[in-house]
Amino acid sequence: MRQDLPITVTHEVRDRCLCLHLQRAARAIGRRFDEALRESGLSHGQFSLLMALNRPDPPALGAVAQLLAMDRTTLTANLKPLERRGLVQVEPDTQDRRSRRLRLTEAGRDRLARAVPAWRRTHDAVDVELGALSPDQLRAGLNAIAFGV
Amino acid sequence: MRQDLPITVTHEVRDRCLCLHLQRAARAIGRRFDEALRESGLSHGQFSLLMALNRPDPPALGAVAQLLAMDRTTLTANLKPLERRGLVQVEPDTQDRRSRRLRLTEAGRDRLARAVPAWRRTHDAVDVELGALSPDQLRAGLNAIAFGV
DNA sequence: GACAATTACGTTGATATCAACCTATATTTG
DNA sequence: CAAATATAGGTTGATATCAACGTAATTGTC
Repeated sequence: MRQDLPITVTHEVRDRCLCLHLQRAARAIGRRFDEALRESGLSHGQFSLLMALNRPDPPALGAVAQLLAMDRTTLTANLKPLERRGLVQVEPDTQDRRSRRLRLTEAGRDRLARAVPAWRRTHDAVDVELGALSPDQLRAGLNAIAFGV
Repeated sequence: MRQDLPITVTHEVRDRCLCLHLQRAARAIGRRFDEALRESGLSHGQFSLLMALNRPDPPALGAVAQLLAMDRTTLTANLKPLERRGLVQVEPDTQDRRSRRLRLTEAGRDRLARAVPAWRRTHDAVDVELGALSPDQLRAGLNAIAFGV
């Protein structure tokens, strides 16, 4: 049987679908940060990933994937270019031989530190543009979606 | 000169970066809708794209890219699988020979209509989970980011 | 009407994303 | 301790994303 599709449903999706609105906003802000970070030679995703590795003890791959709400295999793929450029080093875990530790190299930390001013500048500008819309509330909603409540 | 990177900056990014929070939420909700729509043979992106084409007059490629806040070349790529499966038809514009019109085929409309219940079910569940966080406010913020105010 | 600027779109190359399927190692259970 | 189960991660294949560069058609200017 052929299905009907009222235009009202299309309008409902266009106006209300959180998935659509999220993907759209994610694309737009991603492009914006990519542009701002380009002078530092990092994409927005690489910036976030390297930043997640800036801690005393190198975290395991799975933990980082969870932190970024990202598929493990996506993270594996994302590490490739960063390893090749010497910004990240993947090391075996001596305690658990299944596990892999992700270490931010000195070159990685250096590159990351140099990117911070552009990140801050861009982030401040976005905050101003959002104005009364309260970035805090927005973040709360986004985290609820990313991690479930 | 070697750059320093205080852990406080890392915490600031982790807790406040809207770009990171958006990408993360977009990944999570995308996976969720992908799973719900799988029985319909559509991804969340394909669902949104086909829905954007459900209108009397087939829109031009550029207009759709703008509506989705997506690079034109990304849209071109996304159309390929849908064309191959006969869900979308790309037609030349008789008025402007540079332009291309994107037409939802009957098969496309049919497939889209059959996917709507899963979309609605999932969307309702997400709304409930967000609870007091007000999807309306959330959407307003997302649109501000996607389209600039 | 010629020519410059703009607009609409495509192709290529690099990276990002995930599901499905696989291996190796650790943990639990009997 | 042996077998079953769970965990950590990799590989492959398909799609998604965008910048850089290029082409063709339209519009604006003189």
